[in-house]
Amino acid sequence: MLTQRKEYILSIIIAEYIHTGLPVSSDTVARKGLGVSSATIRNDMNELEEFGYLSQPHTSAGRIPSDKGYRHYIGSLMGDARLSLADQFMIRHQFHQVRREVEQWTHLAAAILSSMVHNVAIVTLPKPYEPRLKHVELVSLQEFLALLILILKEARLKQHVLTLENATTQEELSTIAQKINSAFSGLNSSEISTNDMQFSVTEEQIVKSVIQLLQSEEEEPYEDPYIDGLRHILNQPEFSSNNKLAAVIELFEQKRLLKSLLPQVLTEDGVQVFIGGENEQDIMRDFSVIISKYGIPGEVSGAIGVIGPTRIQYNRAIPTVYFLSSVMSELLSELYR
Amino acid sequence: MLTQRKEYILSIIIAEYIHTGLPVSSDTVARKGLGVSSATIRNDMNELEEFGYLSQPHTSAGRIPSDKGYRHYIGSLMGDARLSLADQFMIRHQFHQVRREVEQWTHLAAAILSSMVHNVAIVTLPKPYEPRLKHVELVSLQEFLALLILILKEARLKQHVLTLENATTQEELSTIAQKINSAFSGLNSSEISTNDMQFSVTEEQIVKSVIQLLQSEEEEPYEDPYIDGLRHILNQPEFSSNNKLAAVIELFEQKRLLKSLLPQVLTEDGVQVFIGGENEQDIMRDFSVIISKYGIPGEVSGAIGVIGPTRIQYNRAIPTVYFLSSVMSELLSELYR
DNA sequence: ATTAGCACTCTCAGCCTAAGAGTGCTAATG
DNA sequence: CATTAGCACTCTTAGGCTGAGAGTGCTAAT
Repeated sequence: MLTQRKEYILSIIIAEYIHTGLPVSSDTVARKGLGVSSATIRNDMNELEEFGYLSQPHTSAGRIPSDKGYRHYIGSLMGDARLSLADQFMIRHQFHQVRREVEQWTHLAAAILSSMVHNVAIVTLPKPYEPRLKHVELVSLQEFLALLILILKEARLKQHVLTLENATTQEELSTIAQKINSAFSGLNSSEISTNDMQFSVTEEQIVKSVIQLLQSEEEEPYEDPYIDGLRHILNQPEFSSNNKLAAVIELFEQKRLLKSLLPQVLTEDGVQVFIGGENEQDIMRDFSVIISKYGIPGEVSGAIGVIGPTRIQYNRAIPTVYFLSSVMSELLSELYR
Repeated sequence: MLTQRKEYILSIIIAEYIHTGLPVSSDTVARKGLGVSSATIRNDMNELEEFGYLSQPHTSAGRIPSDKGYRHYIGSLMGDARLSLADQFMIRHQFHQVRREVEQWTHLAAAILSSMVHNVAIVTLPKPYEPRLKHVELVSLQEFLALLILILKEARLKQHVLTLENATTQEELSTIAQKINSAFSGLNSSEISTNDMQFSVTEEQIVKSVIQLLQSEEEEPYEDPYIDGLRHILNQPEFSSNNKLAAVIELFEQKRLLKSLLPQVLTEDGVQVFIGGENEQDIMRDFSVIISKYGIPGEVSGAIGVIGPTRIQYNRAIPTVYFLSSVMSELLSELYR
C-alpha cells in the first residue's frame, strides 16, 4: 500500500510527464504546493521507484512513469473523467451534420477522436455476427457479364462481377433475382445451401456466388480498419529517431496491429487500455492502445480506438473513446432498429 | 547545345546520384571509363553547373543534379525504357489472380507500383465523365427508413439512407423502383430533373434523392485517392530530418496533393512527370510526381502515379506507371465494353 | 584541348570542457 | 521518527576546437 502522499506525488509526476514529455524532478513536484520540501519528495520518489511505479532514464535525471505507474494511475488515481457536456454536444452535432451512412460515421468518428486526443485513431466498420441475406439484385453489364449485388440484413452492400456461362438478358436476370429473393431472403449461407430447389445452370451459378459471398463475409472477422491522424505521431518527441517511426508506420499500413488486438477487444465490454509492454507486438512497447467495442449486442459490432505513446492523455482518451463508442452504438441501433 | 561528352557526364552523374543519394565527384565519374582525366571532367562539370544542370551543396562537395538536370535526363538521356517482358507478365498475372472488381484493381495497382518503384503510390478510382443512371433499388429498413441504391452506368454503386415522409412498405418501394427504372434508366441528372411526370409525395422525395446523388457524383471531380507504400518514404535518407516528414505525411493524409495535381493530369494524355520545384505546393520542392491518366476516352478516367524524392528512379517509375495505366485501361474496357 | 599538381575550402567526426540539472546521502532539527 | 538543509557526486548537453578527408578550381605544362 502506498501512503496518500506517495499516491499524490505519483499522480503529479504522471500528469506532469504526460504534459511535457520530460522527466520530472523532485523540485517540480515540490512547487505544486505539497507543503513538504523537495528532499522529502526525493525520498518518496525513491520508494516509488523501488515499487516499480517510476523509473529513471539516468542517474541525474528526474523520474518518468513506468507501465505499472500508468496502470495504477488509470485504475486508482485518474478518477472517472467524463467528457464535458460541451464536447458531448459538439460531437453529437457533427454526427447529425453528416449523411446517415455507416461508412461516413466511422470516418467521422476517427477524425473526431484523432483530433481530440492528438493521436492516431483507428475504427473498423461494424460487422454482423451472422450475415443474412436481405435482398439480391442482378444487373446485366454485357451478354456474359453481370453485376451481383447483395444487400445484407444490416443494410450493408457486397458486390461481385460474374462471368456467366450462358448469355443472359436483363429480364432473365431480374426474374432470377426475384426467385432468389422470395426463396432466400432472411437466410444465412448454410440455410441457403441446404435448399432442395431445382435450378437452371445460370441460376445454379448465381446462387453459388451468393453463398460464397455470404461465407466470405462470415470468415473475414472484420473489415480493413480505417485510420486517421497519422500526422500526429510525427509531432511526438519520442519519435524524433525515425527508425522506430518506420516500424510504426509499417505496422499501421499493413494493419497487423488490429489483427492481433481485435479478437480481445471484441469479446470484452467497455473501454480497454493496453499500456506499453502489455501489448503483444514488441514494436508496441512504447505505445498505448485505448480501444472499445461498439455496436448492438448479438447483432453487429466494430471497434474504435486510439493509439499513441505511453504518455498519451489517458484522462482525455478514455472518456472520448467511451463516448464515441456509445454514440456509434446508438446510431447503429437507430438505423437497424 | 551540350557536347556529347558533357551529355554523357551528366547522365553518369544522374544515374550515380539516383543510386547512392550522395553528391558525385569528378573522380567517381572518371572511374566510369571515359578515357579522360578527372580534371577534364571537372571543367565540364563546371560548365554543366553554369548551364544549370547541376548544383553544388557546398564548395568542396561533388555535384548533384538540379531539376533542370533531371528534366533533360528524362527528355533526352534516359531513352524510352520499357518494362521487361518478365515484369509485364508478372503484373498481368497478378491482375488475373484478383476478383474482377474495380476497387480491387486500383488497390492492386497501387501495391505493385509502390513495391516496384519503392515509393508511395497513389491511385484514384475511375470516374465517369457523365454519370448516368442504370438501375435503382429500394430496400425497406424500417417503416420510415429506406436504403436507396443507385447503380450507375459503369457498374458503380452509390447508396443513401432515406428518412421517408410517409410510412412505406417494401412492396410499395419495389413498385416505385420499377417506375423509376423504366422511366429514367440511361439518363443523367439534368435529363431526369426535366421530366413532367406525376409523382406521389414519396415518389417525389425519392426521385429528388436520385437526382441529388447523381449531381454529387458529377460535382465531385474524383474519388478519394488510395495510397500505398508510405513506409518507403521513411527509408529515404533525405527524410531523416523529420519535420519535413511531418509535412509530407500530412500532405498525403489530407489528400491536398491530388487536388492540385489531378486537374492537369486528367486533361493530358501519357505519363506526366513533375519534378521538384515544378510542383505547385512548396512542400513538394523535394519531390517528383510521375503520374498518368487511365480509363476509356470520353467515358471514364482515373489517375495512377508514384511520388518520391526528386532522385526517384525515373527509368523504372515512368515505364511502370505507363504499363500499369495501360493495363488498367484494358481491364476497364473489357468490363464496360 | 587535356592534364598533373597543388593550394584552398568546407564538412565531419571526435574530443574536450564548462554549465546545469538532479540525485542520494548525511547530519541536524522539532 | 519524519523532515529538511546542505553538499558532493553523476550524468547530459551544448559549444568550441582540431585534424583528417574529400573535392574543387586554378595554373602551368604538354
